[in-house]
Amino acid sequence: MPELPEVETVCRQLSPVLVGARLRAIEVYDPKLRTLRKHRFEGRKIVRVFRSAKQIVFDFGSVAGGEDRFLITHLRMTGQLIWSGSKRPGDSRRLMAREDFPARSARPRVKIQFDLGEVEFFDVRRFGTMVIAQHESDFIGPGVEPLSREFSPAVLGSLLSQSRQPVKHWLLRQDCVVGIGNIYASEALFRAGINPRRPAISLSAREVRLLWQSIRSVLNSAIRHNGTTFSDYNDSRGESGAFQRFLKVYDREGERCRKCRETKITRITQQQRSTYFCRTCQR
DNA sequence: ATTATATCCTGATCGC
DNA sequence: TGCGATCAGGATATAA
Repeated sequence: MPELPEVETVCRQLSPVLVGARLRAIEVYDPKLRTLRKHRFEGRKIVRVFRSAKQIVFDFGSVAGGEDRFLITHLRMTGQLIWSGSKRPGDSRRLMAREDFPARSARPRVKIQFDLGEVEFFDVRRFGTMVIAQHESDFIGPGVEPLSREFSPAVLGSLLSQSRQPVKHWLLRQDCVVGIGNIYASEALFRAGINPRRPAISLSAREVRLLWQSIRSVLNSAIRHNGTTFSDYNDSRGESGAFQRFLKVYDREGERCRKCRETKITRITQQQRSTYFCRTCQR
């Protein structure tokens, strides 16, 4: 499940190989994404690759006449962007070959060909999106980026105070704070010692600060480990993240809490999604 | 206005 | 061995 750290990892890996790359063609195999066929990016170079919320944005730069500028993709549940080409993304590990990924659906939904290689968009469940846009407003919503300077304890407290929703569910809302998904919501609440069922509005100033700190530290830590691979996530080299080794509660139902070493982790369902927490450490 | 639910989609897993 | 039911969840549309 690509959340902010996984998307950030893909962007950081793709940026060095794609910036400056010249587009040859975009081949669209999934009819759901046929609007991509109208693109006018051929011959243009990518000037920047970056993350906005959980989206990956390829910036082809502005061009006279106000033509399309951005190609935006959201991986949703099972999407993967895999680079293959002469330059290696990310680090010096060997570049894996297509045959190394038996689990991936055989056919990409989209293939983006550049002068020096290509990016393939794999996505078995086809929830992911890939669209073309002219303006930043097409990928920037109202939600605040949790790793930005704009995100302060005061801002978080102000947003929380406007909702009575259970704080776990509130954290998944992309119109308040972006980038947090089901895994990091549970993890941040555990680190802050806050019960996921607590109404957002009920958090004290101290708890708001703890949650603010926890959100930032868990996201930053996950980025350092190239994200979490739970079932489908792979980075742009087709490799797993490593943060799953550091998860404290997610997918640990019935196992002992790593903090109190006593209570077994509880799984509950909130808004049709699993939430994991320690009923001793989170109040 | 706010909150809850249905929907999209397919592979993995489970119980019989 | 097979087969239907269930589960996984990001984000949005629709319902309550």
